[in-house]
Amino acid sequence: MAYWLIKSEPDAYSWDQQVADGTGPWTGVRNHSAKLNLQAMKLGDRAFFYHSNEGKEIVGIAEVVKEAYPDPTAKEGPWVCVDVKAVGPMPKPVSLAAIKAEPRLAEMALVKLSRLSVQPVTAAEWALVCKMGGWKG
DNA sequence: GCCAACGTTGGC
DNA sequence: GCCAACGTTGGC
Repeated sequence: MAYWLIKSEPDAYSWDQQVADGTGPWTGVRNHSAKLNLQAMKLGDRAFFYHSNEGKEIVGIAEVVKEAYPDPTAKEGPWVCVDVKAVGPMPKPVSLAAIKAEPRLAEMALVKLSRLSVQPVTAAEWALVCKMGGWKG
């Protein structure tokens, strides 16, 4: 299984919205690096749900329930989306500040490539962030 | 094919 | 609101 981090501005699509929807398409990616990551996602992969701009913290965990397919919100171009399901909220949301304060997370894409909206997360990073967030999974 | 200008994202 | 980082565009 692989791990990811997906970013959304709460104004556009919040974790609460994802929870209310249960399963929903993750659309609107218009960046080639992010697109490649979407295409690499497999059924059952898990992803941190990160709120950018407002909150700036990992607020929940989602699971890939449908692999990459053409993004219906894209009028043109090779863009894709996946479907994700809300698995559960982080008991203690992990903030960007907390991640930056943790030396073992200094290499996270979230820190190094702050503008990339779909990022890979290593198994070690995943385990550590889960521990910091109090996630029992 | 290079590079300057511009737009967008996102942290502060 | 500002600015740094990055992607895209367009002139040459």
